[in-house]
Amino acid sequence: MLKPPKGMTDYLFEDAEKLEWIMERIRNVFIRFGFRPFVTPALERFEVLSAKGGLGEAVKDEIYWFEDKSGREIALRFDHTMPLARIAAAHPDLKRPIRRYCIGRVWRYDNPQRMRKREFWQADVDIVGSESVFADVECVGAVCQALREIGFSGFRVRVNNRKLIESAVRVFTDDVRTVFRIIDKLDKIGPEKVRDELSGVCNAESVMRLISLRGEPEKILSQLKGEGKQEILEFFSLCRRYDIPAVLDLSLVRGLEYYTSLVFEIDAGEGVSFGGGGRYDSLIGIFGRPEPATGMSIGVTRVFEALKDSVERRRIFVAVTDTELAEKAIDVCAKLRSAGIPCEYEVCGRNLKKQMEYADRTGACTVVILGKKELEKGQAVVRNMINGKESTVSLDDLPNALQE
RNA sequence: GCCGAGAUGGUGUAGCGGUUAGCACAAGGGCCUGUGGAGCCCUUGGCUCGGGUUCGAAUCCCGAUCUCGGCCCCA
Repeated sequence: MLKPPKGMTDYLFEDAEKLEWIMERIRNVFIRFGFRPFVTPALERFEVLSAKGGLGEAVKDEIYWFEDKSGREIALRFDHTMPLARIAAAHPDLKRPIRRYCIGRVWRYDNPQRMRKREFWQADVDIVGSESVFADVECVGAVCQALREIGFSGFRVRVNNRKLIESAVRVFTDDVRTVFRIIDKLDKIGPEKVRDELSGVCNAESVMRLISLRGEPEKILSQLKGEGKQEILEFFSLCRRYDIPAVLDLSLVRGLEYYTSLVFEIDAGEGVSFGGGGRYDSLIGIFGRPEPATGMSIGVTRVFEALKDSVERRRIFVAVTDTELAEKAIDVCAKLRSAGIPCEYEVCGRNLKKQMEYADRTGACTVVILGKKELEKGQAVVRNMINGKESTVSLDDLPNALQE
């Protein structure tokens, strides 16, 4: 009754502050990379969402959808890429390339489990209208920089090209889809089980040898035939300029129908992915004139789970020694607020001891105490709640004294 | 959609057929009408929900819901 719906979470105070801090950081980096925001509806027409990858009615099992009161089929967006594709097709007037970011909630009707919720946040960057690898590396570079500024450094960007792996696998079997689905599980179930499953479909040893190639891209690619090698090499040559920790990984597949060329995944270690993306040159054509596009997305909720420490907030509590001074506290708060300092005062009329306890429990770093004696001299007591030290400061200097 | 393990105040737990359902922390108040994180005292608040077995169910059985893990799927 009092719980949120299945697979959804309330984020209170510290958690919400952490979540918002993460999104602020990401947004800040995206803006610095010259991306601009789209804000799109949480709801889309079902036909728009089902168009993706030709999944059709099957996506109904995996997303939230319903009929509205007029019998229209409506669904909650499950990523930010479909709305982008819709908009790109609807607005041929928008100057290309479209560089847009979008940070917001998405919903999927999955069964919740580890690292998997029904409502979560994604932070996307996309570039529509460029077929160049520069567009891919720009998106990946922005995402890597955002993760670094949140405080992560141990991640790797796994890189593959669907064209390459597809033509390489096609040598052994026509059933590329099944083979992709199996090798995509490599991280999860390990090489032995992948080999077992592959042996029912094709020459398992050959495919295993293919996907376990590691090392310098030039060396690996020189052993392979097929399309898509050039994009990979160009991508790796540009990575250094962005400080992208890229590794070529032929076992990375990501999605079955959706991506057309380069694909990426942020590998945070221990099988956890912080996000991914790739090139989807055929998607927008479903809605209108075909045009190339690439994008990358951060799973904000997963980043949140991985970030253990909560974020420090500088908050100030203005206490009064006597309820008669409550109105004076409003004036002091107003002064601090206009100086950009987050603060609050006592709105329950409790005594000083209770005010101090409240300030302590809610994590205020400083308490400004307004007492009659000091106010007569235009002063107030400033108490540092971390070390308990107090000093007397004139009201005019208060914003400066609290600025640090 | 499928499989497994769970569910006791806000949180963490004890109880495992008959208890006034215990404890700790948190929350509200007091000892203390100019000082928090210590102490003492008081208060509020609980057996996830529905059925069944039984004289009697938090406890046993069935179902639902939710949580956690796994499968399917992962856009």
